[in-house]
Amino acid sequence: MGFGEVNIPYWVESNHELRICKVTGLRFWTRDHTRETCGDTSEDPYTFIGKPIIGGFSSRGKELKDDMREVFLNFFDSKAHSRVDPYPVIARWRDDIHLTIASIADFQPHVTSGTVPPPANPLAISQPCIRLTDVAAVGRSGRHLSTFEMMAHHAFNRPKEGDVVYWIDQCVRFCDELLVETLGIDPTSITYVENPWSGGGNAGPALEVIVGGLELATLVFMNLEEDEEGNITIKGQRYSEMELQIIDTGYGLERFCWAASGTPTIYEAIYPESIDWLKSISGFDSFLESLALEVEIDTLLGELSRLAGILNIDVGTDVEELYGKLSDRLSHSGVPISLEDLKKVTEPLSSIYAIPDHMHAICNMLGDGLVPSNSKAGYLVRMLARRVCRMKDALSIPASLSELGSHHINTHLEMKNFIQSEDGIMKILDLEESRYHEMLRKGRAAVKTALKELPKNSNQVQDEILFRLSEERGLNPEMVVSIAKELGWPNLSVRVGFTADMAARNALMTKAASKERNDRAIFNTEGLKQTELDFYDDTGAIEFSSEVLHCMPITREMASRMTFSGEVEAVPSHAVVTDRTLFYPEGGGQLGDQGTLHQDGNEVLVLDTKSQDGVVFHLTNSSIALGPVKGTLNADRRKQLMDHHTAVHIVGGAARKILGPHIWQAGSNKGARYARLDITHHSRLSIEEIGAIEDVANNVIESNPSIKKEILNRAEADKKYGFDIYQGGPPKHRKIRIISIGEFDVQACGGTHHDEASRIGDIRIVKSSQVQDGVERLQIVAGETSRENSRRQERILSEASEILGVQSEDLPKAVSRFFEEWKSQQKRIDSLEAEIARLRTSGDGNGAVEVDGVRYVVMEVDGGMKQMMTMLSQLTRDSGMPTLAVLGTRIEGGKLIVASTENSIAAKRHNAVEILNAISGHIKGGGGGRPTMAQGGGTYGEGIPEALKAANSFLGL
RNA sequence: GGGCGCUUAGCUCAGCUUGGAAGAGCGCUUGGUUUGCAACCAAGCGGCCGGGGGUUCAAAUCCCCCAGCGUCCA
Repeated sequence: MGFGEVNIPYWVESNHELRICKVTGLRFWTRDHTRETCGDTSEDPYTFIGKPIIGGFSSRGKELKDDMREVFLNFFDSKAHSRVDPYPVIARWRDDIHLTIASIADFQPHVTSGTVPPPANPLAISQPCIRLTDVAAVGRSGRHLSTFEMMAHHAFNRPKEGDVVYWIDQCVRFCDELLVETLGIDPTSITYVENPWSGGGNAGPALEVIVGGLELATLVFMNLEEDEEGNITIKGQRYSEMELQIIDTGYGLERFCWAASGTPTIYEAIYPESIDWLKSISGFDSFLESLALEVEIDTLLGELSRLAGILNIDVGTDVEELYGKLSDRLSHSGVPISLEDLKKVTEPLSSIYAIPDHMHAICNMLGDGLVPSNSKAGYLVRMLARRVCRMKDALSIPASLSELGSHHINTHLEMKNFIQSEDGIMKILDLEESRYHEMLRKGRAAVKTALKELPKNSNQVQDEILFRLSEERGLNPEMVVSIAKELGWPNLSVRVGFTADMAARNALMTKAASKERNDRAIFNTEGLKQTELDFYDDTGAIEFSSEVLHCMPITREMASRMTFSGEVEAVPSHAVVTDRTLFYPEGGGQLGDQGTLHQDGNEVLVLDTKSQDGVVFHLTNSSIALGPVKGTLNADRRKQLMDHHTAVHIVGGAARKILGPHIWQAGSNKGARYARLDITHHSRLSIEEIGAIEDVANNVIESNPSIKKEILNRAEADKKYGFDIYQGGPPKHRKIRIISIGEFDVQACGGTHHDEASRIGDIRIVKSSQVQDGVERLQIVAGETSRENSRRQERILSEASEILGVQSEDLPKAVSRFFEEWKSQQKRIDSLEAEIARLRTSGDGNGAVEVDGVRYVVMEVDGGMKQMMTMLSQLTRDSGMPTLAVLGTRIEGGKLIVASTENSIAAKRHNAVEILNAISGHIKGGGGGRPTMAQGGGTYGEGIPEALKAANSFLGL
């Protein structure tokens, strides 16, 4: 039997027959013994438009989704599956993806790798998912969604241990029973297509479940993993059977709803109220009437949806090209419509369809507490928000982004599933919309500048200009063209194929960037025993006895791959591994401990501590012998690190209390001098907000809650505390250490913490800065560093006020007075110098000589460059008196200027650059400029008289 | 995480490619003209060209670092 072939008893029992698809060549199972195609090919049009293949559902929209979801989950309730609540759409428990893209993503990698047991087995779930790879097709294809719910039943089997819940045969029986018995689908219309799945290091057989031309579900049987020694070979890659074999299914809730309603597009099945509303406020229906089309709009849409489903719409797809194809196909199918009219109808319509979909994704993401940003997941929600803004502007929809959001939440969502408040979501949407408009406003100026050189009658722009405007200003080519039309380039259009080229260019850049990464291990830990970590038991202990097991030199190459914080004073020479240790290795943002290791007669400094694969490496300044050793921590430093670490937890909790539930830790760093906490927030923090956070934090310390540390396994921890505990990043171990500061804050954390909050003393937030859009960095000092910080501030103030001779309260006033005075005196000096220049250059005292109608002025002046310039303009700006001036000053190594009156005989007769070059040698310098104005300087100011003499003789005076 | 861009007058922005006298529009002040809703004419005021270093005789302009802001991709 070949890989991916599914031969199960159920096929025979239920009268399924194996056939080969004449289009795709794939194997498929069907009860229809005349069927020739597998169901999902260009020859399989949708059969359910206008005549639903799932009966008994009269509702639409949210109600239909709720009903359909309940039918699915009820069915699996009855089949002994446990219902599991959906996970957030932001995949915070993973560091490889930002968004939850499938139900199985909830269990990756911890459950699927076998380290953590599943929350239930078997289980059923309906998981909201977001996928943005096909976002360009949403609204156009009739079936693409950026956000959907994946209904699923999962089972986790360990066949080698005799622990099997169910496998392929039972899985297919469940699926078939659900479709035929529960949903009443005609059994002969169902096909099960064998299309084995492989990717991400795993593989297994899979069945696509297709009804009426629509893929309703996929059943994946993941049982193989990549293994060089494996005995199964697929496409040249060797695989072996996995310990844990997983039933991974996916049933598209929205597709079931579509099949049950038979609407022309999937959007009308799930967002009917929004579509009606948008059509009405954008005036779409009256616009449609004004077109006076010959075809029925629903017929057109059904046909369009049928065709669009077959055409492949990708990210880089060119809209123009697509329209051409569509128009052709439509006339073949007996729906004649001009390309022009087709565009006029589908362009606004595709936006009306896409807006509710995008709003659904946006609200779900924001509801999960995501903050829009210019990177990571925050960028994805911003991108969607901007797409909506663009579409709604194009449609002239008279509603704000937040109004769209409010309508969507009321119609399609339930706030109870959200962390973020409705007010919070509205505020963020308003902010995003104003940022979008700001971008557009700035974009206008950018377009104007970029197109300055382009003739007004051009119809094309250079690709490079469009690339740059898109990347630097966020203006996509269509926006550039529409702005350009307003600014006076009426014929401009985007080159056909440009969009595809841009996508290809981005793909290339991404590929190049992804090649760079390689996080190789630094130490060779093979054969090394994991170190006993004693620092958790008694956080006050500072001395310990142990045994040196290894001492290895740190090569230059190893050192270059390690990163040391600024608190590590020298590059360590040796790495020492002991049996057990009190030294905390750098991790979770907390820097490594420092201290000493001593044996009789020998003491070495521990400059830093790091760990790898559970082995702790004390990085020392010299070698140490194997055998017994005593270690002593730098206790002050450790106390400070603990102050800072506990303080960071408290400040994080305080920020969430003051600013809202979207506050999430985006990173942190705890050193001995200060700590940093990066939090997600949509706006810059005001002084008042920082003060309020600081107050809450200090009140917590004052109330002195005890700090509880407990070890839970992953499933327990998830269940008891939810995902909010993973502030420090996705958990990597089976066991989770939980730090609870009273009732105030709970986090998973491996750092060292006080047992009582009051040990910290006090907390000050000394600085806030923006790390990236949507992420604020708080610089925190606690305990001793807090006091030190105050002392330093006071010292700076007193030094500054001493210099000015004022009280420190009066500093701002005094400084601004001094600054104002300095400015006005600068002005006064400038005008006095100008006056001097006027005096020197007027009258006869300037040694001017007139030859053949040209006045020659060659003289040395006392001022600087600026003053010379002023004199020069006095001398050469008067076109009634053609002048050639050569001025020199001895300051700054000597400066020379040669200039003539523009457009005069003086300019015709002499070249300023030539004269300058002839004389600048006398001050050991050079220079240059234009024929009427040259300046230069040198390093020998005393040569100025010689240089001017040379000028006189050069000019023959 | 990887790029790219911007920061110049109170505001909105040119100038930077190729170094050589700091610019425009709006606003403001004054004067003139005018009984009209973003009026007109003239003159004037207003600049550490984000900060720090470097290259150069000379830097808003070229190079490096820092800060603030924006934007694209994953």
